[in-house]
Amino acid sequence: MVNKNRYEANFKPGEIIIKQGSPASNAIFLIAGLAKVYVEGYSGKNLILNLAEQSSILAGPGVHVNSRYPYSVAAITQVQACFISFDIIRKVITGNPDFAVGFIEELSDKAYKMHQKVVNLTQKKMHGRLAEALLYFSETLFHSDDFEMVLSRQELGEMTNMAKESVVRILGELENENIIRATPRAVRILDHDKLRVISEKG
Amino acid sequence: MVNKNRYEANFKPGEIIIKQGSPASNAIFLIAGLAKVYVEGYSGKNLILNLAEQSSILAGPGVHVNSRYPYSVAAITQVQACFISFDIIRKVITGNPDFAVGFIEELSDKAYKMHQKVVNLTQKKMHGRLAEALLYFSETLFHSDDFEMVLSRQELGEMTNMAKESVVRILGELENENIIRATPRAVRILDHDKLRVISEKG
DNA sequence: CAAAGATATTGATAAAAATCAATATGGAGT
DNA sequence: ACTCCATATTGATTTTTATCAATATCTTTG
Repeated sequence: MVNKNRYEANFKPGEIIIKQGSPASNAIFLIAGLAKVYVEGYSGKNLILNLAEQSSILAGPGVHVNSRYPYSVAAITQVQACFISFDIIRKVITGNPDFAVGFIEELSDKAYKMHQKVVNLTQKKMHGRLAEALLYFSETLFHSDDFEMVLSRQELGEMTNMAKESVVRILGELENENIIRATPRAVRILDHDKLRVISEKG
Repeated sequence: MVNKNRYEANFKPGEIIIKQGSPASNAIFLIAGLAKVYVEGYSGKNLILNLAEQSSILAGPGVHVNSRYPYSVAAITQVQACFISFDIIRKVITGNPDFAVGFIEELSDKAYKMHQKVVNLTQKKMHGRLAEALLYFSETLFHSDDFEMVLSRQELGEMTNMAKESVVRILGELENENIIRATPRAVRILDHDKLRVISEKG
């Protein structure tokens, strides 16, 4: 049933996959590529909620609340995505208890992460937030201390809730202390432990 | 089935209903009273995520992720609560598709609100955040422009992510501008519209 | 390859908010 | 009413962070 009612699309870097506020009729499954999920806040200021990699499902909050997407999603790399109507998903939930439980767990997991995010964003200072973002790239996304920086400084700021200039400055400080090495398109973590301490001490 | 496996308890103001980090085995349904849901962050700094009134269900994020409560809950007024084991809830979800869909909608709704909260906390300045909190009390909780202030200044700060002194100062400013009238235990909103503008303009 | 446009960096300054320290106020209990 | 303790308030100061302006460095494209 799902297979009969899905359709695929490809997106180039920068292209918008979901536009916040548009009618929400489909869940989106990322088959390949990397996308940013962000909220368009006040006066054009964005907040990147998370990065979605392949095999992520975007069926986020609000979908059942009213019929508008509560966030935007844009491709960072080339993205291949699959659209599945919410009507279908609702039918599968009703007909398949295991899927329902799985779906609930997925939602709970998302909510838990969002939780963490609120605390991090509100209780840590800039150094801690940026350190944490770097650890996220290293540990969760690329599984390496040496990775491509897929976000611009501006976007890095939108992810950690700070001005792009502050991102630059703090990256510079981390570099001076020999904790990382950074160029606009790449980062290498030299002292993972110290970075973790900074991320935790806030 | 639910009725056979639930048990009730009463809590006095200030008592802890759920302690963050303790094993999560029960969902909690608030029968009566008001409670604060908060995260214990770094160095003893709390963040109040929301206030739960009667007929709220607390089955929050993380419950299915690992078996620890991701937040604490404490009674603000006298609280009557009902505990329902997650095993039971899981069984009801599996056996009752409509309940599953309802439960998912409940989770989605919570997630959506959390979403809003992140944006508000990160993108608004103190005036906007405090104005919003006051509107929440007025519009959502008490349905009146004249209400009892159930939180201390400290807690009001934990809700809006600001120092208690800043709460005091901004309440003072709002009072000077004849937008509200505030005492430690009561608030009266004089100019609802102006307060809304402040909350929106940030 | 050069020009144009975007992105990044740097420094100076201003704004926002926290912290610290002192004082005041309000209740609970005697 | 008086004392004690918690909460609230106020003012001064410091810390944190954003903003603005100028310059440098990429990247892309004609």
